[in-house]
Amino acid sequence: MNKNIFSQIYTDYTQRIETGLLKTGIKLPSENEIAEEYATSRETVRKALHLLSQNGYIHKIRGKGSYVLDINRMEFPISGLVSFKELSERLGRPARTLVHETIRIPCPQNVARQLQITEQEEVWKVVRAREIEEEKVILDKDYFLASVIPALTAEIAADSIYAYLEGDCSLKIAYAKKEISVEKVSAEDKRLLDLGRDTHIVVVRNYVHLEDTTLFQYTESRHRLDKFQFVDFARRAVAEE
Amino acid sequence: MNKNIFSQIYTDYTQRIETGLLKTGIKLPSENEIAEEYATSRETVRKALHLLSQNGYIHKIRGKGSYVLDINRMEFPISGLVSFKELSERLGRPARTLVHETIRIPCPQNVARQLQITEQEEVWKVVRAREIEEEKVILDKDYFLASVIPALTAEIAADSIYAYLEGDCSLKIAYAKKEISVEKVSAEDKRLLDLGRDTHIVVVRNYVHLEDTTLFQYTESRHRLDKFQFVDFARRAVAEE
DNA sequence: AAGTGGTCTAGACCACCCT
DNA sequence: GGGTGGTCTAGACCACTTC
Repeated sequence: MNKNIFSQIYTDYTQRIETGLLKTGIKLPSENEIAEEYATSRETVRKALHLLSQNGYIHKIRGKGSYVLDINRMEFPISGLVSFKELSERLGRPARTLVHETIRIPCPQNVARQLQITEQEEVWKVVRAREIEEEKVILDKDYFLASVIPALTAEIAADSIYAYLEGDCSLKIAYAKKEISVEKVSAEDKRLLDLGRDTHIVVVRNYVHLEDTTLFQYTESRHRLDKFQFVDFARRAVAEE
Repeated sequence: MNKNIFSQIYTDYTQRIETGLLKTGIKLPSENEIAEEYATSRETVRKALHLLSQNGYIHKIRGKGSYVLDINRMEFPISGLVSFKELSERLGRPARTLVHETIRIPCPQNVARQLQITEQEEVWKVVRAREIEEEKVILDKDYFLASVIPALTAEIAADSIYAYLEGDCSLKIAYAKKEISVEKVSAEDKRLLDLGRDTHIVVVRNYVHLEDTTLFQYTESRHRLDKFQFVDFARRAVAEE
């Protein structure tokens, strides 16, 4: 599956750590030992261990070794590009998606600013409410550049747009910027979500870029206050001071 | 200042990008050219460019080159371990810190759970309100393991605890986990902050670890809804599938 | 075919930790 | 002093883009 040696080492260890085979605090074999085990060079092992370290699986200590961390990998939305479908599967809770809109339109003015395009260009607009445990708690408003997406249907929107884009369209997503803030609820929020007496809502603005750096998607993910959680793992900056 | 070649290359390019000398979309010299320029090997250059790529400065495209991204580096709280002082300086706005408590106490029960210690161990408790533009909008409640911190004063708390810890105490901070959620306001929030009619508040729980992996600090940073913003840059996961 | 970034090698020296 | 991770080298081959 993984043709690269370093990613094979990486997935081997993430699996062992996630399944509990390697428990918190356990010391990994030394880089030289792992290199021998995989019949590869030490630099290749270091590449894999660096990735594990960046993603919060292990911590490396000079002169001592690499140790498994206890960061809980099962948290709600792990930092990064994770779709709603992956999330609900991870949670194992009854979850549903209600597709309200799947239309191709000239880009609305406010969205054109976000996507840095003109109002003449066309976009796909998808509006979906996410229901968890019988309550509609998340409203996703997606806008995709129509020029890079041939077709889009309510069926695809109900399933996973990302699987469709990366699979059938073979688009390659490269990076994204998220902005999280809290704003006043809109009339649309009230209409499409179960908000009760809430006056505010968490808004996650997501700007998604392709491999060639084009900004092709802008998403507003609007979460009911009590159902929002975000987890972030960060290392002290390298190469500073 | 930077003795490592790769971090020298890294800071050279972050500065050129941040000052606008290298503008969005500009193509960097090839890895071979940069290696020649710095009289070093290509792998060392690649290490620096990888860091730039991870931190959202550039994007690398196989067969083409590396390009400067337009991710706005001046956003409010950039993902990572950034102190309030760094933030307010970056914003350039009038900011003040009001120190309410700086005491050494046996660890309260609820905090002992967060810090994974017993209630017999002692902790430093620091409570500070952050004022921006004449309004108290952030409440920071910090708890530090007393065993690793000799002394703490209101003066240090008013200045920068991190500068004190990393400078005078030469503690080395390694990594941290953040959890962001929205909760009901507490009586303490109402007393120490200017909340108006707000019923909710953004809570950022921060678990900070040292180089030897000990969890030595737990912080609850409580932000007024309208003053909270979080930005996150993420690349599509490597080494998956 | 030439140039680019992605992966990998087989060494080297260093800084740090432990005994 | 022996083991560990951190940095660096001078090559190599590959996949991809551009001409």
